Order: sequence, then structure tokens, then C-alpha cells
Amino acid sequence: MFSKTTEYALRATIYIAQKSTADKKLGIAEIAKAIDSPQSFTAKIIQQLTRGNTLVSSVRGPNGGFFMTEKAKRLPVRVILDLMGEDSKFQTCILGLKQCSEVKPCPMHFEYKPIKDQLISLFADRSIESLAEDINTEQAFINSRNKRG
Amino acid sequence: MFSKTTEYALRATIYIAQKSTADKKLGIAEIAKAIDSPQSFTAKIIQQLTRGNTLVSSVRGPNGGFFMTEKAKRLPVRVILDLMGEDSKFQTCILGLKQCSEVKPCPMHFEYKPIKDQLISLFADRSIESLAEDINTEQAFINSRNKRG
DNA sequence: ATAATAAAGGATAAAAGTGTCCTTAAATAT
DNA sequence: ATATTTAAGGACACTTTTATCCTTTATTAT
Repeated sequence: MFSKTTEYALRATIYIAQKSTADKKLGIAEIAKAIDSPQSFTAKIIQQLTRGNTLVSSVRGPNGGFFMTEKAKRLPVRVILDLMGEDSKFQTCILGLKQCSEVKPCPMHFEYKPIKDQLISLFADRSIESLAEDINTEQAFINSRNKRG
Repeated sequence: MFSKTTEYALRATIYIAQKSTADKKLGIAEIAKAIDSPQSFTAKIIQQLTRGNTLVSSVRGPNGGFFMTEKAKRLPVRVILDLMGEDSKFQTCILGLKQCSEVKPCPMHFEYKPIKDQLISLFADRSIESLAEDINTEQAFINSRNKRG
């Protein structure tokens, strides 16, 4: 569905939302280990997520690291996709037609459309925070290890 | 959603289903032009679709080309995806977790699952032929040109 | 001020995806 | 038989994705 880059972005953000506060920042080594992703590559990706300072925040130096404000945690998952440039993913035609619309549809258009709309809602409706909470309550998981590791 | 390779495969197959019979084969030049795809690259892709001789058939030499039997036209769209190795596309976790299941779900699992199932049905239920018919009746289109273009 | 720490950013590289071109093989028409 | 036609297949090249490593910059602790 998504590129590896975006998968790491999603996992990293959810993890940061789950574990960080403004007073408890997370280092890149911890994040990469927790979400099972290549560290240097993940660093670049999180950099992208800090642009605009609306989603992930960062501080350099000792006791520095990455964190999210409570306000940022309340943002919908869609914001991550936007920052990764994948927001147009669900706008495109499933057959790759440049022009595909209600008036000039591809042969799958009218069946694919409602599914696409559900995907869009999925990411628009759920907050990053709510995903993090599911992990906190162990209703969901972000890696293959368990709490006792 | 899909790779360009798979998009070309879908468009090419639908076009072959629409325009060919065992007596009326189509050349690669015509197909590539009709679906607006790079010719040589499309040739390789259609080659893949002829493997196993269940979907697309080919004959070399004068009056040769590609075609589909009536039986092949009745196959579901899913068969194209299988031959392109994209059948696992909808099986994977949206966050890219290697292990993600009902018993150990990622935080989006239970909401993504039903959407995934709809995508699977979409490709399993509709036949290639039915897509081709929509183009024949001008209810749908496979390129940006019109019939007179 | 200096050293230590941690993210930011640049340079580079391997792998995969996308694409072209040329040769080979098979079928047909003459 | 020979020439022609058309797909099959190999070799190569460009681009994007995925990834690593090293240097620079900002912040903190001493």
C-alpha cells in the first residue's frame, strides 16, 4: 500500500506520540529500535516530519531528541501522509489514467471510488493519539516484541 | 496504488480483451499506442501475461500478435494481478509490520481489514470481459482519446 | 570556554523500478 | 528456400527508492 518510507514515518510518529512528552524526548536510536527500522534512514524521515513544526518537534544537544506536543498528538493520521507527500495516493486512478473522472471514468472508477473514500476517511478520522492509546492498552502493537522484550 | 508496470498490465489486458479475438490479433505497437504506454516496456509486461498461457496468448510472425480466448476474457481482474506478482499487495499490513493479525494487530488493523476485503472482492468479482464491455458501450474509457480521435 | 551530546544535513551507494535498443526465434507469404 | 513479419529475450541505461556514513550545527553540562 505505502512505500517503506511512509510505513516508517507512520510507525515512528505513532511511537513518538505514545512515548514522548515535551519533558521526555526520544532519541533516534530508541525510536528506530522500537519500530524495527534502519536508524539513519529513519532519522531522515523524521526530519521530514519536523518540517513546519506542526507534527514532530526536535531539540538538539544533551537531553535533546524528538517529541510531540499534546496538540500535535490530536492531529489525524492524514497529517503524516501529507508531510510524506503521499496525500495524493488516493486521488489517482487505479489504472493509472491521467484523466479519470465521473464524466470520463476508467472501467473500475465507480467501484473503486467508494473504497478510496473509505481510505480517505480512515486517515482523516482517527487521531495519532488514539492509535498510540491502543498500544498503551495493549489492544494493538507496533512491533513484534512484547512489553517484557 | 499499483506500480506503473501493473497499471500498464491492467490497461493492456483490458484493451486486448476488448479488441482481440483468436482471429483478430493485436500488435504491440497498436496496444501501446491505445493505452498510452511505452512500447518496448509494455512488450515485456505482456510477455509476463502470456506465461502459463491462461490469460494472454501470442503468435509470432505475419498476422501474429496478442489475443485472448473467450474463456480467458471471463477470468477475474485478479488474475492479472497474480501474474504481475501483486496479489500479496492487499495481504500486507498498512504500517508494514511483518506480524500483524487478529491476535496481534497493528493499531489500524481492524479498520483497514474491511477496506482491504472490499478491494480483494473488487478484483475477484469483476471479469476482465465486463470491464471491456463498459468501454465498448462507452460507459468507460481506457485512454484520453475518443472514438474518432 | 571546552567537551560532550544529539539532531541536521551532505555525499555517496546499492537495489528496485522504469524504460530503450538490438538480436534471436518462430511463423507466414512469396 | 528466402525474405518478411512479429513476438521473445538479452543487454544496457536512467530514475527513484532505500539505505549508510561522515561532517556540521545547536544545545547542554562541566
